[in-house]
Amino acid sequence: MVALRGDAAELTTAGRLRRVARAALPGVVAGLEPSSPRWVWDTTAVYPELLAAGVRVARAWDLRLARAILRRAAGAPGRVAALPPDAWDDAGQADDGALPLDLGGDLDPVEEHARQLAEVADAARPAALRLLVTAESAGALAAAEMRFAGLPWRRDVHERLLAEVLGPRVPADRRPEGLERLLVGIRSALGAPALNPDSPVELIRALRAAGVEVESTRASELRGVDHAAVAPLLEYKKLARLHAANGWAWLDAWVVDGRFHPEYLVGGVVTGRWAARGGGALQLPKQVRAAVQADPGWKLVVADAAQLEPRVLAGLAGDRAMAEAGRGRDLYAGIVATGAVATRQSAKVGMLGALYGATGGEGGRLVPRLAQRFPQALALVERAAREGERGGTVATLLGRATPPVPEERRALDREAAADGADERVQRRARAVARDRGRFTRNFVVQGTAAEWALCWLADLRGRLWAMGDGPLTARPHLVYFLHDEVLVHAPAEQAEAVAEAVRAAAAAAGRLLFADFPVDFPLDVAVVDRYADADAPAEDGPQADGVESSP
DNA sequence: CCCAAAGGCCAC
DNA sequence: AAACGTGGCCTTTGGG
Repeated sequence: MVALRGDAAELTTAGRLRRVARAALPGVVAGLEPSSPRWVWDTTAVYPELLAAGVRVARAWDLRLARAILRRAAGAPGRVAALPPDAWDDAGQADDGALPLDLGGDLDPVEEHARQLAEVADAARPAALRLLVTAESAGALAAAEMRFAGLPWRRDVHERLLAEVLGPRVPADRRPEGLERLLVGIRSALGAPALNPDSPVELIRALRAAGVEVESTRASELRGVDHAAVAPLLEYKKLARLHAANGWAWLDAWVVDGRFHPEYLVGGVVTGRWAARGGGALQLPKQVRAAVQADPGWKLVVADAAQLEPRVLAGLAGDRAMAEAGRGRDLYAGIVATGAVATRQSAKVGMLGALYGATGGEGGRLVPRLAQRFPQALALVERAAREGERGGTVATLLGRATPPVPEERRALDREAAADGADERVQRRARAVARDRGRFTRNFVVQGTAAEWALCWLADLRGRLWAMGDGPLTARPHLVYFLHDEVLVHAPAEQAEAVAEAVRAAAAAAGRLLFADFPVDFPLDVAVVDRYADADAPAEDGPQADGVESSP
């Protein structure tokens, strides 16, 4: 147990409290680590300074993450849920690079830990909940380590890419040449000499004045319009986005010493997925991924789980037919092989439609065909949707539950159910219920997939550490994580062994969650110099076992 | 000046 | 192509 209080750090080991100077903490932790403790702390507050001092730990129990999970975990006795909010409920991340959050005087981490352990022990499924907390805590360690190590980023490559399409760098308040050129074409085609295409209001007005009847200025809608302004406008939008989101200003702000150091928010999404703050770390456009390059003599091992969510659904529902469709091959190809649908694209659109709750369009049309072939899997998401529509909560495999329905929704339901209720209110209540149903439908799958990914990451982290010697960044180490994808930076001679470790970790994650149920979690793995070279094999092409390796 | 909503687009 | 889940973050716009 470690808690920070100003310049001091408090350690409790075997029930005995020790106070040490904060600067001495890394040495003390390093001294205790060989006895394999599970460090009980707020990872975001304590771990960065340990990493900065060269100290890595193996295991943790994150008191804040555990609190958030236990507040609404399925099958928990509810003692944590009943607590009034306190500092353990805070977001836990320093806002602005200021000092890590210290503990107030009254907060007793020993007491909180005991309360959390008791809550887990008395839950309906203690082992599942314990796994959720420890896996997410390991994720927090990995997140801090990835931020510390950073994603290798070639500023020169990124700048060359920007110069090619935007022209030379200009001051922040001016448009680069590449945009100015397109702007001239857009304005003349629309007869709007002062138009600012960055303003949707101005743009839709100019389009309509030029006889283009559109509902919005979205690129997806404009693509269907035949007008001379459309081509330069679509190009402008693309480049303007690159310039605004990942242009020179982004490089200045986020790439330091050849590394991008994003701040991950573990469990930051309601489903348990991670979010990120600053730099748009989880939305790196494919366009700029050429700038992500391994150091000389090193490689990037890029691995992503193939069709993760449908496979997780197969495991959750115990749907042997769906598991079988994905065994040793592309799951969507396997669905086609059953005869349920004709093409891989249909299988994918139909599955995503089932996971998202599509009602119309191609997705909605295909869902019943899948339901016929995979009744158990489809019934599971349908049940989750009905539960949400009723105003109930649902939970993932390991017990992470949805938040309760907001009071506004309950009030709306009451109003709609009253005698002589306004028809508009009733319609609104039904729409809100359907929204909630789509949320709970997706939650069980997205959330359980996030649990699989946490187990994968946690297992892999241990394997990578064991593959080398010395400090974290001298060994194969994680540098990026994106829902169902990881990047490992590794010495070139170890890259193939890392690829094997990544696969072994995926198999281990599958066993942790689904025991001996025969569902596969194959990966697309690429050993590359540049992230951009790791694109998955052509989706409609032949695909043996989802394995790819580039020179 | 700060702040939030709207529209839009990036990722999975 | 679209509209069916989870997010972050950009610019514009309008309010205090």
